[in-house]
Amino acid sequence: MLIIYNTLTRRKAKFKPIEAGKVRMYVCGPTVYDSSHLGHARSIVAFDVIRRYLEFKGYNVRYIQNFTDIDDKMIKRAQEQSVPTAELASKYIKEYFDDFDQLFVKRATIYPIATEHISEMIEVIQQLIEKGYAYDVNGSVYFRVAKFKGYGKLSGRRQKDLQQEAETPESSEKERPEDFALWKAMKQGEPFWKSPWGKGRPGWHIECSVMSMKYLGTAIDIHGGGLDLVFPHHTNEVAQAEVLTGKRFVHYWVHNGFLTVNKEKMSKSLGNFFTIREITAKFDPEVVRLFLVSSHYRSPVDFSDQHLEEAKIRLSRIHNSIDILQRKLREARGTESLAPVKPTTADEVLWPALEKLREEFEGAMDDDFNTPIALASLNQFLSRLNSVLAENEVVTAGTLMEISSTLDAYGEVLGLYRQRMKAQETAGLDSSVVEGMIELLIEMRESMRARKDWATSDRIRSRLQELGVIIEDSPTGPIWKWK
RNA sequence: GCCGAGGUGGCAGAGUGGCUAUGCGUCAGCCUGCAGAGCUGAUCUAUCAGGGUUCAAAUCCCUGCCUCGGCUCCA
Repeated sequence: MLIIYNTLTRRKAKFKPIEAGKVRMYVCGPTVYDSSHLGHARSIVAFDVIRRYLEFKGYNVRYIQNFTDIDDKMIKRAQEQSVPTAELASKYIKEYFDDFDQLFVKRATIYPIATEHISEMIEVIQQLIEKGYAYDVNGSVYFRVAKFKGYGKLSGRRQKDLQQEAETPESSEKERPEDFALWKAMKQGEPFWKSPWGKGRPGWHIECSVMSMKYLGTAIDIHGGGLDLVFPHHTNEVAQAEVLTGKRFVHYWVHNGFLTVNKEKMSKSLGNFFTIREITAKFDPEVVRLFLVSSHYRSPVDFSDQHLEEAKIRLSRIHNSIDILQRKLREARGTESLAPVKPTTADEVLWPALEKLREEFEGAMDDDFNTPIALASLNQFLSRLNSVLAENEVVTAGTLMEISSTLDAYGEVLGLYRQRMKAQETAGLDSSVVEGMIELLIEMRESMRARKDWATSDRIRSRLQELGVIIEDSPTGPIWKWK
């Protein structure tokens, strides 16, 4: 049974989709005025894992993630660079896909773009005006916050506090200071769209309400985003959507915790601002991903080179275990006949261990996607597996295959080590000339070693390593693998 | 001021009433020509401080101290 923490109720609750077997999920994507940074990675990877686990559970997930391509930041940056906002947007959308493909993030079902939905937004704004929840002034349209009761239910804010907070002198055209813009009248030199209220552009909050309703319907199961979006963005989304439909907009509000860098908030002024591409130039994307799933998605997470170095070591341990497993599996397949084989004592140790892994891994993920515990259970299992395999006991191919396919499924959920497994599965199956030659060299090295010609055998090993082939001497003879 | 999160071993990071989290680091040992990988064990009865509830608290309650985030730019 899957349990999810809901920001709205501030507690965990059993997950029940609107429609059996299906999940409608919407995640707030970035404003595409600059390269994606580590904070985006934190959020996007968190929701990617959630999506993958839902799919693992057998749900058909419709996953929508938007791109905001029109707002103050877009306009400012475009003006600085003297390019149209659309050009800026397409450049960074392309970058976005490059970055997140690297991080093994699965593509969303649809990536709607704000400026491609202007007419729908205008329609929704008009309906809000008709219902009396919005009003136009000087070509702009504002939402009447005071009229929507329950406005602050998501963020825990009260109307009274909001009014005090929102005292900004220049917004005097609004009826009340807490009202927010649905449509902004054009200023000199800004991009614009025609509307019943004159030339202008949509406000930020309306885009997500409109696009999620267009692609997912009036009620959605999961709406995600960073903790910083709770107020005002998501608060305003709820107001817009629920006034419009009269129905509950989002069933589970899910927010990821923030990322700090060396214990400080990541910001350009502090000089600790990192883009994804800066980090993946230094560390393997898979290392970054392991680092991110090592803490719970709602916890704050602190980024530093030291933490990534640790993740790198942990990842290589996982890879090594997988290499050992896959090699044993290839061996077992090679030696076993097609006839049924009796389980060995090692099998009898591994089956309950695998069962325990399944219970713990899936139990952890069922409990609000607790990836650190899921990883802990994986570590425990791999230790057990290594220790059994290190004793060189006979394990049947059936057991090893079962382990392999379970690990494969969990790797798919976390977005880790799948490529490694695939590479290992095919290794040694099609023996090319190159592989034959490597084996020949290893054979020759073995005869050197038998003659205690350490100089020559070490030279073969180190030269092959330079060429990307790693030789490891094990109790059962040398093994080799590509670097 | 208002809203929220949190303070756990050298470090990272779970646990939310009783039961070894896990990992990294360090140290010792096994294996080994060396290296690598792996294994075994130790560090490891750690939980901000002070009170309270309870047979039992890292976990619940109170008080205090401290850290971090949000408050119409933000994942």
